[in-house]
Amino acid sequence: MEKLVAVVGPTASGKTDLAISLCQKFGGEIISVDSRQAYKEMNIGTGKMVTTGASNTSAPILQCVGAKGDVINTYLYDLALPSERLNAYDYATQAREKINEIWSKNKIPFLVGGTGFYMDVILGQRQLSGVTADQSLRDKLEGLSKEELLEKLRHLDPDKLQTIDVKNKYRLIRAIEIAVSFGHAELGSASITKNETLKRVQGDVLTLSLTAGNGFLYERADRRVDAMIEAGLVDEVKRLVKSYGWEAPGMKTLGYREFRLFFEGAVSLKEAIQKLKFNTHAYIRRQKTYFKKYFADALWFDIREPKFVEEVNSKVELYLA
RNA sequence: GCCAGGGUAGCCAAGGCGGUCACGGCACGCGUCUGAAAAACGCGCUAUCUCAGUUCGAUUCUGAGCCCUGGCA
Repeated sequence: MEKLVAVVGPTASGKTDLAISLCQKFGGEIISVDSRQAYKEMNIGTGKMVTTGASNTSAPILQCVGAKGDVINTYLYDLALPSERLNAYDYATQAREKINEIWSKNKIPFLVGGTGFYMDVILGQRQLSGVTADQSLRDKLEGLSKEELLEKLRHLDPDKLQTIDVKNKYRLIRAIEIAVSFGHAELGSASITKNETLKRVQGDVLTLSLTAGNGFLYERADRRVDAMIEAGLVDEVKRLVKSYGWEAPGMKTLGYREFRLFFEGAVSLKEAIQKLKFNTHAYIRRQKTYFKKYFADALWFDIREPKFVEEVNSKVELYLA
């Protein structure tokens, strides 16, 4: 059976560095599982650690560069423009292709990233409904109040009301979208189609989950934000706003949206940076919650443990033997 | 030193003609998640500067003290 290693963990837990050294050691290549690094031109704020490697083919190969200068082929960066919308299904489909490609080269795919939902879908731990997004329907529903959406859903799929988060507009809209696609609807949007759902990956999966105390992670994340500023994040944001505007899907990203008020003159740069740090903390918390629940079976490591890298190495070695 | 304003949770902050109180926001903590996921959403969070007075009852009224912020010297 083919083997695959997944590395998850919150922002600033050191996933990429760890993955690079593991790939170096065990002959792996990285598949990024990160909904934001998938955006072109968003480099500093999403923390891509890349260079463009030499390639004989037309498409350049992206490579992650580790602390020790190791360079590892990396896939699924730069999939879309900031103006485009990503979705878990398409992402997972492409990831599956890359997994197969890497296997066919007799290498080990390392899925690394902090977007837990995408990781779940790629691994097939979570089944999607098979109903594609219908942007025009969404736009239409967006204009309705939560109460009106609830009322619609009550008509279309009364059972769903039991389990849905009724205060969450996005969820309400999606539930209606699914119900509509199953045919019971005068809303009837013909554009909705269905896809296969992704089954569990055909392979043996080792999942490593990195963690640490909140305070420890916050400090590391804060330092990373400072480094991003140092590296020219503000200019990157300025450039992107000019090309795509604040409403572009990509610009909703942590590390970009926080600068809107600054550019509009409402807050100082210092305040914007502090806000970004706080939002990053909140994001770290959410990620930890997600991984705790949906990756409970993973091999967990506290990155503060002095021997954590050794332990990871021996676990992976054992697994690949 | 004088004048004015003010001290409400870790921070910012609303209010109350005295009723056993206490709006918000941020931070922080916890959680939800089935094609928007760095998104979206939910829950939680030990507060009225000190002392005295008036009163059945003070966070609110009175006095003193301490501290802070402006302005004048």
